[in-house]
Amino acid sequence: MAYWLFKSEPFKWSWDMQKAASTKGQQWDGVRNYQARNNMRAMQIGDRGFFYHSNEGLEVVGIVEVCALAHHDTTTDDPRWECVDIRAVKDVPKPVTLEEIKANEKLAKMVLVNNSRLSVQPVAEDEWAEICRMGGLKGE
DNA sequence: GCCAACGTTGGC
DNA sequence: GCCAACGTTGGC
Repeated sequence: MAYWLFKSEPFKWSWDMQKAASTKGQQWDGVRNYQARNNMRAMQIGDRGFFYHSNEGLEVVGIVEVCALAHHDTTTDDPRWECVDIRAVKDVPKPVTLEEIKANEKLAKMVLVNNSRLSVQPVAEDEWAEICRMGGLKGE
């Protein structure tokens, strides 16, 4: 299984909105960036991701799961853009802030730190484990 | 609200 | 195919 990080501005699409959405999942639409799209194409059903609030909050607030493979993004007619469906799995009990991530040497290579503009990012397995630990989640 | 970093566009 | 101009993102 692979791990990812999904970024969203909370005033556009927040963690609360994600949780309130159907448990069948919701398409992660609106991505208009090739790198982010390619990451979504690489996703498999059951892959896990962090849900990160950008601009406001600046913290990892939840865990999501990929529940549909990449398909056309219905919010555009342009066939280039695709997205996966994700559903909320659980809260991160103690949200992990960008500040904490930057302060942690183990996380120095994270895409979030080095390419903060990429909205859908891969997360390494050890990074995943470390952030889960920091967030008060065990055995994820 | 500012600005640096990055991606995309379009003229040549 | 290069590169300048422009738009957007996101941390501060």
